Amino acid sequence: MAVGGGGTGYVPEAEAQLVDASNGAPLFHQIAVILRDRIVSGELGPGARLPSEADICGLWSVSRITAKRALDTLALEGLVARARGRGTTVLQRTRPPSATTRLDGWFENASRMAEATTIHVLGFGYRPAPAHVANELDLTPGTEVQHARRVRRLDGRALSHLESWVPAEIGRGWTEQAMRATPLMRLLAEHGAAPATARQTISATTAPPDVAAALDMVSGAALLDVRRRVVDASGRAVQFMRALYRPDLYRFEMELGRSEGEGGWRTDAASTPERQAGASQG
Amino acid sequence: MAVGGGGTGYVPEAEAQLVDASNGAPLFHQIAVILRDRIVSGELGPGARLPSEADICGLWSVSRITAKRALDTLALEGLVARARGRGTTVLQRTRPPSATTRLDGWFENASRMAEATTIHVLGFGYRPAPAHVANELDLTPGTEVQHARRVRRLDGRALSHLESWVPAEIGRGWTEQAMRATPLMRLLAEHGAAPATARQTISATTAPPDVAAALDMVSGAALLDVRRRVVDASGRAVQFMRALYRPDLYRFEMELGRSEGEGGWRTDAASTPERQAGASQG
DNA sequence: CACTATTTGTCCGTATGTATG
DNA sequence: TCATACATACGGACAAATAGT
Repeated sequence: MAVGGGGTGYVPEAEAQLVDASNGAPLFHQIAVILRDRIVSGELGPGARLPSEADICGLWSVSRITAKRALDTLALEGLVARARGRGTTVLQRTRPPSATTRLDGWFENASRMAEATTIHVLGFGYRPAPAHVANELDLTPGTEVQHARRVRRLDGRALSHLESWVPAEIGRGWTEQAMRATPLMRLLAEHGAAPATARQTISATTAPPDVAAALDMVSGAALLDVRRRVVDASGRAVQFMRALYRPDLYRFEMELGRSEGEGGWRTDAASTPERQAGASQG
Repeated sequence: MAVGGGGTGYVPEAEAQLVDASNGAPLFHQIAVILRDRIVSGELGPGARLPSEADICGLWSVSRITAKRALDTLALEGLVARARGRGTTVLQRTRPPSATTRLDGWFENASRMAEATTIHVLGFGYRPAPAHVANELDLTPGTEVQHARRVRRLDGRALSHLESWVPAEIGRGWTEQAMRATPLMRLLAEHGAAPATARQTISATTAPPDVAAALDMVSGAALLDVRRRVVDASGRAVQFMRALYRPDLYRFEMELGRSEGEGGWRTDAASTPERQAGASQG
């Protein structure tokens, strides 16, 4: 029995994607992951039909209850619509990945982003710098730093979770209200620490429960993990931040040409031991 | 009893990270996510001690078996070491994120990467182009394309899962052996489709089981999700590929300066409907 | 050296939720 | 709906290794 056709059809190598009961994760969840990936990858576009419950039973040798739960999970997330007789179809992305960032023109991006989004401050205070933060900011561990946790929203939808550390000598005296209304880059500039350059790494991670809650996601979902170390014109580290982005609402986009620079791909080796815990861990 | 101190100390807002039994995900898994994030974020560096099983019991009100399973999970992943009487400690990253990529100098990166890694071909063949691929390659859906699934390995460890589509008129006649030994960019060049530029988007996704198996990860883990549309000098699309990277072994790294270009941040709106499923989905 | 507290390893029995048939 | 199987989670108990007094 083949894949229940219809719509765009084409379900490649369905059987190659195995689900394993002894895997720890519930079966319905594993199947939901597979189908979700086909949707976000674009393989199943808006309007496309997902395999029916009966198809799923046959494809992965599971009971219909399990198949139904997998599809219901996707429906709860708003990815698909289910209807008797019509099957399960991929919904129009009401708002496709709402925000993309080009990696050139950092300053312009930051300020444009600040204009279009709102900030909610989750936490804000002064505390001794943990080791890895002190390392990034060239401070001795325990030095006081300003720590803030914020959420950026684009027309009501949580876009990113931002955790920022600023040396207390710079961040001293900022109010929570200022942190809500004024872009951090401007606050830094107004306190004699105008950002000049930054070193940024992009990775991925799973959402811990507190971040997941702040971003309206389930715990364990995949997030873009961006770390940025900002220095001013004199080379002093003025901010370290970790931003976690919802991948369905935010992504990076870039044009690749020929050479330009000659920085490039490299394996580990090198990298000084002091920096090990921090930026060069990546 | 407070947080089991020791080592680097500083466990911020431990109690603020709640675990919820009715969340769907198992408790031990939720706790493992929290602790794993503290390790990969650098908060707990090599040698640092994790909270003991008893600590975890108190912090999140779970039984010792649950606490133990959370810690055992991290030990299985090779992140921590456990020993009676000594507790659970973060391991030295024997090989820190083995590979990082600067985003300038695409060609140099690609060839350098090809030198240092090996390729394993998982699947290879010709088939009608699914809609989203045809869209990216400016073909009509159903046109024959060459499709390949490969895994890139760096000294034995799976680094990335690569899925590539090339129009059949270009990719016709390539052998599986050539795809293993010769960089794709060179193969393209040798068939009159020398890559000139590419448009790339970086996002994150969860690992479907087949990809997870190929990369030696558990299904559902977070992956870097990179899509690239390559065009030759005449503007013809010559390849579309989706690369999924292990975030612990690979990440992007870049320097951010002032302006340079004026491409930048934007919200949705715009974007032609035809391109909706693909790169300009954002 | 013993003594103790800490911490993990292993075992038991039981209750609940998930998934199959 | 029911019986069965398994994973999850709880509570408790004891043994073994480590570190400090």
